[in-house]
Amino acid sequence: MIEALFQNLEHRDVLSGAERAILRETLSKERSFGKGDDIVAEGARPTVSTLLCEGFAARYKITEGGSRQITALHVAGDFVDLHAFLMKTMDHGIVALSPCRVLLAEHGDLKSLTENSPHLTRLMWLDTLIHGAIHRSWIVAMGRRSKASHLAHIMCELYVRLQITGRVDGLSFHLPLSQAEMADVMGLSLVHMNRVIQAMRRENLVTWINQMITILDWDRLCSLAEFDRTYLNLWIEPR
Amino acid sequence: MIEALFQNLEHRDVLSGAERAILRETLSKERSFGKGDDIVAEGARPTVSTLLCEGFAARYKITEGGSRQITALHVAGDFVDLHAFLMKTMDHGIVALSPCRVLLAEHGDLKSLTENSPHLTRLMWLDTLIHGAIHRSWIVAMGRRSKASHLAHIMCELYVRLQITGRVDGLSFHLPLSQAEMADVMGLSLVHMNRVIQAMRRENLVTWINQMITILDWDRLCSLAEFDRTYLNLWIEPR
DNA sequence: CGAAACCTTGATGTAAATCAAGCTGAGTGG
DNA sequence: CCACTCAGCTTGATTTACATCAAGGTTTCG
Repeated sequence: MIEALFQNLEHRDVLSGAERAILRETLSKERSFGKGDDIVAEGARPTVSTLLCEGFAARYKITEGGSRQITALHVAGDFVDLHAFLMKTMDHGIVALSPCRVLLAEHGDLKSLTENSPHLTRLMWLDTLIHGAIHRSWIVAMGRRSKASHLAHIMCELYVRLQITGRVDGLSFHLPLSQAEMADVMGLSLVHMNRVIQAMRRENLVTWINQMITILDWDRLCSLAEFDRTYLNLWIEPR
Repeated sequence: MIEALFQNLEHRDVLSGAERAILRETLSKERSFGKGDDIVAEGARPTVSTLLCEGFAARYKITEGGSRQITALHVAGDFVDLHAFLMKTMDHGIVALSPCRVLLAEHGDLKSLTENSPHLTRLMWLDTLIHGAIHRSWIVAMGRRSKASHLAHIMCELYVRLQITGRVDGLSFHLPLSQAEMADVMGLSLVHMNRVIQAMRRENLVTWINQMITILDWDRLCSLAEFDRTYLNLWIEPR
């Protein structure tokens, strides 16, 4: 269960055995969610933070008009609400996009961690910073890229993030999002989302069948997306 | 100079005199930038982090097509590149939108701070989390709001953020952005940006003359923006 | 078999980009 | 003082991108 977190952190810095033990102890409570369940509701004041160990989840916000914007996608190894440890109140909801298994950390234990393990604290902080960088890459894609480029960027990003925890098979990976959910990621109507996907298929860039995405031409996909993985901080360095 | 930071932090939690002293010591080096100067360049590996004390700055990314997307606006009291302390490499640039005065913190000193002052560490972490929350509010605005609503949301946000450090005068505040720069914030063409602004003027929601914005009807502006300040975490609470 | 979820397609209207031109005020040099 | 430039703002015309409306298709599943 917790190995996905270790893989995530160990792509950025070295973890000692003692640190791994602390994380294991902090994240000992287990839970499961079904597809469509709210893992955390908007407005909640959670007393635990949630590590996603298996499955896909999304942060989202519903506007008064009833439309939904997904602001982040989460994969195994991600904390979905670590920010709530310090922000206290959820300004958005988090939904399971597939069956999810999670581990929970009491905020009290996280506070102790910040008192006793500065290095782990920095790595947890880094985790939230990387998600901030992902937010920025989404803003650039939404504001200044074509919709095809935006979709290509999302696919490149997900591929690389899933690769960290070994959840890709060659150039294929499982993505349990409907086109309607992807439209909520990109801020598009369902109809237009479908047309963007079909254009990418026509270009022989990817196939997307039965929740399985296969990248047919990684170089052309990256070039369409202007994808540069620097923002994901995938190198080991003392932090 | 550093008072803006204190005001920022003290809107979220209590600071002790000792903590204020540590911050004063950590942030002792001073610098200035002229309008248009890069405060930090994309690709740089800074060894200091920058606290903005006076002026406006923006994070931005240039696409291959040459267009620019601004991913964040910074005001007095904000760290513009605190994330670089742990992310190490800048995946975007930071530009001064007006003359700026800043204070610098060595990353070595920030590391000591994480070793010796867990509470201050949490508050600095919180600062980056709040900017993450702002990123998410921008994503929602870009994806699912009308352009008028998006602009209204930016104005509400800036007003509230500037109010924290006393940089508003009634319902007016100074905003040294050209319409072209605001277009780079919202991901619009200059021509369309201009038309959105004029529509808001026609509705008697705001005036915007000589870099001075005056909100004429706060309630209607908030309602157009669906503005809810929760995400800015403006309440005092032990963190 | 019928229902439900998801995907696809076509037609039409609206939002926004792009192209092109002109305006205004501040600063600059002759 | 006037001619000139330049940055920033404004307006109109045209094209393109996208939303919306409407309908039908496919697959899965009880």
